[in-house]
Amino acid sequence: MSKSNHRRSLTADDWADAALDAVAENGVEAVAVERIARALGVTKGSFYWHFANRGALLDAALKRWERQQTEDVIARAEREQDPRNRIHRLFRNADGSKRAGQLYLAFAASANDPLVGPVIKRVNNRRIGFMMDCYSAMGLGPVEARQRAVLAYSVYLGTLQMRRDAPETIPAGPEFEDYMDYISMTLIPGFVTERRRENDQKTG
Amino acid sequence: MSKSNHRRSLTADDWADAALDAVAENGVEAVAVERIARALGVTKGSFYWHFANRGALLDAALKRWERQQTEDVIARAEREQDPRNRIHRLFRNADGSKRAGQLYLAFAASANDPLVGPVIKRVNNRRIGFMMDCYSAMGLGPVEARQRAVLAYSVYLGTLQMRRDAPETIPAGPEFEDYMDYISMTLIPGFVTERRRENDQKTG
DNA sequence: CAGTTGCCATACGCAAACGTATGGTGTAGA
DNA sequence: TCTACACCATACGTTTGCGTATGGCAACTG
Repeated sequence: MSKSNHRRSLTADDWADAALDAVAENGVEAVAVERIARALGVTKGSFYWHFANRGALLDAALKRWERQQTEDVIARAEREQDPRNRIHRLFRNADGSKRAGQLYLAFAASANDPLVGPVIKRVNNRRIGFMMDCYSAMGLGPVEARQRAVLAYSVYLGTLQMRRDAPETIPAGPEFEDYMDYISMTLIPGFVTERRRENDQKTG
Repeated sequence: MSKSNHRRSLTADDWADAALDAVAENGVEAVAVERIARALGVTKGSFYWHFANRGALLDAALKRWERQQTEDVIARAEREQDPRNRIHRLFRNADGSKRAGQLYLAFAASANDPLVGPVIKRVNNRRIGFMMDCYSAMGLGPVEARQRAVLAYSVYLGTLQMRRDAPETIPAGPEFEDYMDYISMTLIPGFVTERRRENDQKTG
């Protein structure tokens, strides 16, 4: 009701965002020209003015997604100093942003696609590298840091899948906090939960 | 070259198996009638004699897959007595059978499909239940057993993804054994590797 | 040997999706 | 105001996959 009668012209980024929505909800196959055009309230005529073909749209969406992922990793690193809490927040975030998880899983499922494959490869390497740096910052050697990073990232990916395919199996409510703490205590050497820290201050 | 000239008639199970092959290699969308017909060396005429439509084929493939999964879990349980080694073998198996992993990931990616969703839900519940039983058999209470089972299964799923999307990041060669032992030692309370057990016998 | 049945090929109609060609409209600038 | 261009609609041809209808053939059966 705001910008009223004749809505603004679309941009290529508008199309890319709409494509990402389609991927998150129905997978890479859902990146169909006429379909997204309908979702945007226009026709193919608009699309083929902004893009050469379907591949170009998918490519733009992938570029956009990869950039957001990279910025997200960097933002996460800058916001939190303690490497332990960095990883902890990563796990908690696996629960938070549903769309981000859907996007990764959908793209990963189409890793066969020559456009998609290299991108998720880079995203994976970047995220594992991020976690390796965290473990290295805790004083671990390169070999053990890598082992722990791979394991931690596997937990992250597995949690994404569980939240999508069997959300009722993941502890909910108050048990959820326990579960998150349990994960961090298992995967992060020397991790102490905030609740436990508070208790220690009172008793110690 | 064996059964020579005119090959046997196809059965519905032949079609279901071929459909599973297609799913493992190119996802659920690859379950296309004419495509699988070509792979089997026949035409659609054959298909619509054995099945009513595409959904019936997908349904048959899903039933077949679910049955194999169930039998696999049972077989695994019967073969190994120690609950700790049961879980350990599960992790090692995530590396072994490539086709099984591809199948799960492909089906899970299409969990939107009303035919697929319920099946992978059941499969997940059964496998998590299996792991819960393992942890319970170690003497853990129900709450902690469930937490550990969910975490362990998340590792399992995550490992499947990594093997498909970023296989080079998973430790290979001799480091692989170290990594598997590290996983088990992290996720299984009181787990002792076979190598360590041998050493203890020598030194103790 | 004639008829039935199991299994498959061929031919057709239909819908969805891609891409092209071309026409239309609003808006900015000369 | 007139023109040019950005942006979009419409119409068309093509491919691909689903489903149906029907014909063919080999093997069994009486």
